[in-house]
Amino acid sequence: MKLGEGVEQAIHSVAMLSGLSEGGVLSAAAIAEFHGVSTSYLLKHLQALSGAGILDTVPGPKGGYRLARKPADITLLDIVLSVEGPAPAFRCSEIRQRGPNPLPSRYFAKPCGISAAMLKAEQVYRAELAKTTIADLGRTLAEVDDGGIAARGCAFLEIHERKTAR
Amino acid sequence: MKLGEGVEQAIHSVAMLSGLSEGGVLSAAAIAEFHGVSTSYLLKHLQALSGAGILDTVPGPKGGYRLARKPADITLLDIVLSVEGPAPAFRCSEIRQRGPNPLPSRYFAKPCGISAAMLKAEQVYRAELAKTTIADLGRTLAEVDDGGIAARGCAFLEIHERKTAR
DNA sequence: TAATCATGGATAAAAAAGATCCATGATTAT
DNA sequence: ATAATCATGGATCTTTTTTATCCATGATTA
Repeated sequence: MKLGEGVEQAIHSVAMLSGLSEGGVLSAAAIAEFHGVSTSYLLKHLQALSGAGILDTVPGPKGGYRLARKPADITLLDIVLSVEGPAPAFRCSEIRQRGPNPLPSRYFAKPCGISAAMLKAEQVYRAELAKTTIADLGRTLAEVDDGGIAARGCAFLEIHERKTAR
Repeated sequence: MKLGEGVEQAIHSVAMLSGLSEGGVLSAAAIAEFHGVSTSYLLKHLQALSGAGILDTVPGPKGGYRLARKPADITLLDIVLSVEGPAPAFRCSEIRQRGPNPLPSRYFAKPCGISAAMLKAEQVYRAELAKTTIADLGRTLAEVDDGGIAARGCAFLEIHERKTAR
């Protein structure tokens, strides 16, 4: 079982954007630079996030990304699904029907019990992810690191804007 | 997010073995043939299962695999962990500490809040998997397909034994 | 009108998964 | 005792997925 690295980048990006002041945006390059990851690759995830309606894009100079809705309305599940795709981790390949000794087809009216159990667990997993919003994270991080990633994002934004202003 | 195919093969193999009569065993080749998968590859998973104490091996002619403990004492989690390994799906790469603009190290006394939330969800996932035992599956399958994989496994065992007896 | 940015496709390199093969050692039926 | 059978483990190879990069295009605004 494995989750792509893109998920971590995406969540951190959204968390960072959640700290922007009203009307502020952050370019893909700036986010990538801050996180120390490839811009071109992060772009792919940012685009997935905007495609899923989590982020808005602002074109033109001074353009960039910003949250499409309030931090309290964005869950970890939203982000994970938009980056990883909606496919479940467990895919039943109906192993029972293959091979030289398959069970008769009348046995497959109902789905495989193993698959059902695995999918149920995944459902619980997703439900748990849906409980945590970006707003919750901001709160948690604030407790932990005295201002949190969000605030730091703002500071970086200022640096970035000062840089581009000259 | 993705689970290897080995997980499905492993669970089906264990479910099949759970239907053996007292003292019965099934060779790796027989299990692989029944499921229509590569013997050499399935072997790797069967070995992982025996290494984890889920299966016992019986060497020699008429040897093979059998359950090391009662079906009610084997959970889906046991199987998934032994095949996929214990590593969590979400691995925090401490993205905050990398890049040209890292947060000061004093911010990292406590673990990343994002990581904590992701890991919590995974914990819930595993807890759900731990709720289902092979015995439960046998019951479910019995309802669904009139005898279940286990019974079918027995039938196949008889065929296999007849084949090897001549 | 020129600079800046997102977008999307194509592509390439790296890592992981899936699958196979072979040599070895242990066990048991004959 | 001997031969057959089986698990074991290591080495290897192929395929797929992931990660990362690049470039051409179109939209937007200073």
